[in-house]
Amino acid sequence: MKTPAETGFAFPEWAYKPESSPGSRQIQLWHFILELLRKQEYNDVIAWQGDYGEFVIKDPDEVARLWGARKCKPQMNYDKLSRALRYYYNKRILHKTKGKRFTYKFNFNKLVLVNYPFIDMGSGRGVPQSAPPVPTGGTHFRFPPSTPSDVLSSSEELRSPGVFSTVARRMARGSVSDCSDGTSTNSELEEAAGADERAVGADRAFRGLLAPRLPHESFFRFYGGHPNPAGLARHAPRGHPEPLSPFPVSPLPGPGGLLGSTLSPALSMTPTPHLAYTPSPSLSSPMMGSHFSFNPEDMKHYLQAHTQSVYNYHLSPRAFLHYPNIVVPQPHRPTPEKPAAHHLQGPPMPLPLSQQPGGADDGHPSPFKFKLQPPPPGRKQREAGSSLAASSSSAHSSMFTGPVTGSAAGGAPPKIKVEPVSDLSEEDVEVTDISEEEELNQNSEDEEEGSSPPLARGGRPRLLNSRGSPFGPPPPPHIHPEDDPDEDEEVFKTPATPPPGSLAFPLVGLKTEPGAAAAAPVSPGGTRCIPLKLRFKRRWSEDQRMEADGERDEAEDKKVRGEGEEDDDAGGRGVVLGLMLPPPPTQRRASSELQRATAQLSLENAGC
DNA sequence: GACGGAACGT
DNA sequence: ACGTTCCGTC
Repeated sequence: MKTPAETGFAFPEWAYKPESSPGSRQIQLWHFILELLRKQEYNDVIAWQGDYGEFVIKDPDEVARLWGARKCKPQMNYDKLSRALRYYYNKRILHKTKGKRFTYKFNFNKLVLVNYPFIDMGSGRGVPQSAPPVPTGGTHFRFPPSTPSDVLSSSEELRSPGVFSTVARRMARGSVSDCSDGTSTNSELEEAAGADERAVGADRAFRGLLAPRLPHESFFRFYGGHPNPAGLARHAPRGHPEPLSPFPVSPLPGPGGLLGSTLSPALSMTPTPHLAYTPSPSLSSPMMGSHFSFNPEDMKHYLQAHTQSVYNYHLSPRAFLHYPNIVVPQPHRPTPEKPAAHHLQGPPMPLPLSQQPGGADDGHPSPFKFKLQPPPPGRKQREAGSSLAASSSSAHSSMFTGPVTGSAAGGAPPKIKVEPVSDLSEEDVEVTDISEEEELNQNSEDEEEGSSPPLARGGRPRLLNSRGSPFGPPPPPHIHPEDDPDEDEEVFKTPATPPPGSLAFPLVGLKTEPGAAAAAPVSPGGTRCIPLKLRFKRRWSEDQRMEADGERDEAEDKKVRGEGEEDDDAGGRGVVLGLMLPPPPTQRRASSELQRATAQLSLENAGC
């Protein structure tokens, strides 16, 4: 049936909104889990294991304790924590690895990979035992090493770039407190503090790229250079986790306010793609803008890396950037040697699916259609219902309708999505085709997206894309404002709100022409680069869209669909990719640059 | 151990 | 929305 691609689905908005979003500002459990996973110190407590994204809680009580400490819930225990984890099943953030105790698996496809292709997830570094998690979708996803050493290793010496540092600061904003009486658990420190701002050209480029995507900066923070690598990590076995708080209090004085404002927008970034492109915060944000600069070379670098990743992980071709000026590297890049040295990120990753039969993971590729989220069941309704109230239907709708659209910063609220659940219908629709047309159309259209939403998309989703070859002539840049509405229900919602200050207009104005740099309105700093940026953005948009399409594989909730299949990941992706990407990836690793970039990112957040 | 409903809190 | 707390069921 439907290939995953057909429905365009992107990640749920919640994925992007971590603390920054208004709705949920606190650290979320899955973020927390990731955080622990990325730290070696907690290796004895929780660690990656098995397939990509799969982790095992070695010490449930301890994890619970840490979580409780973080949330200031001393009563926390594994039973409760696991309940929370189970809620993630429906959200598709996690899956339970059946048969293995305390073992769960992240659906990075949706969550992160797509958005953060550069990140490497394999915590492999510290985790010898198991294979590092392999990212399915996109690339190496490794969370940034918390320890400096990691950083170093991954990249020779990267330090945090100025640009991001800023971001980091913002993140720092965190909160702190309350329970920190010492209970605060983990703390690793991740201070971003010392970042020195040295940006290497390439790095910068990456960052720049990344930036736009970062859903919330907070999630991944830039890594500041730490002076002493040795110090931290390591010990902290569960016994006393607390010495440092992982989430630095807020070391950085930064311009919280400033950034803060931008924060919210961050969310939008990712989502944006689909529809109209709203200016991504990053771009818009002053800081970003100023630092952002794309050099063709950098871009190239990036592209290459990206390309590889794409191939390696079966991303959709669209994932490739279509930049006029840049030549996309072929999939098989002669890069046989990967930096073997880096254990860190270079985990051997099994390729997912398509090519690799080894799908170790659960592998249950069953395509199923699904809706994003099941309508929330009425809880009490039951009772109430007994008496009378019958119609509860309304409930679900609310979910999607979110305020999101409102983001319209400027003015026109793009409300794209109207129907919450309409997916269904869409599902029916098939998508297979790919028409380039859309792309073309989009070109012109995109531009306006900001101001005008793609409301009417022509109609259907044609998600898929591409003709198969990624390499081909670079298609004209396009974004689709249109992807399907459905696809992202959630996603759409998140249109970002442009940062109050600067960008508002860009939205509207965004028209970017390929080529016409001048046109770009954008921000302060790098005007000249803009065109590229825009292109990137566009690309991103598509990417995401694509990804989404591809990815929808995931399982949905049983509730919604039916049950049957559960899993996910691989299957979907594979399918999608399969369509488009034939080429055998020889190598999986992204170029070192990626790694570097990766290294720089890091998680962060403030805890309670 | 895992699952998921229900009520409740934020 | 995102858990937290309880709790019954498998």
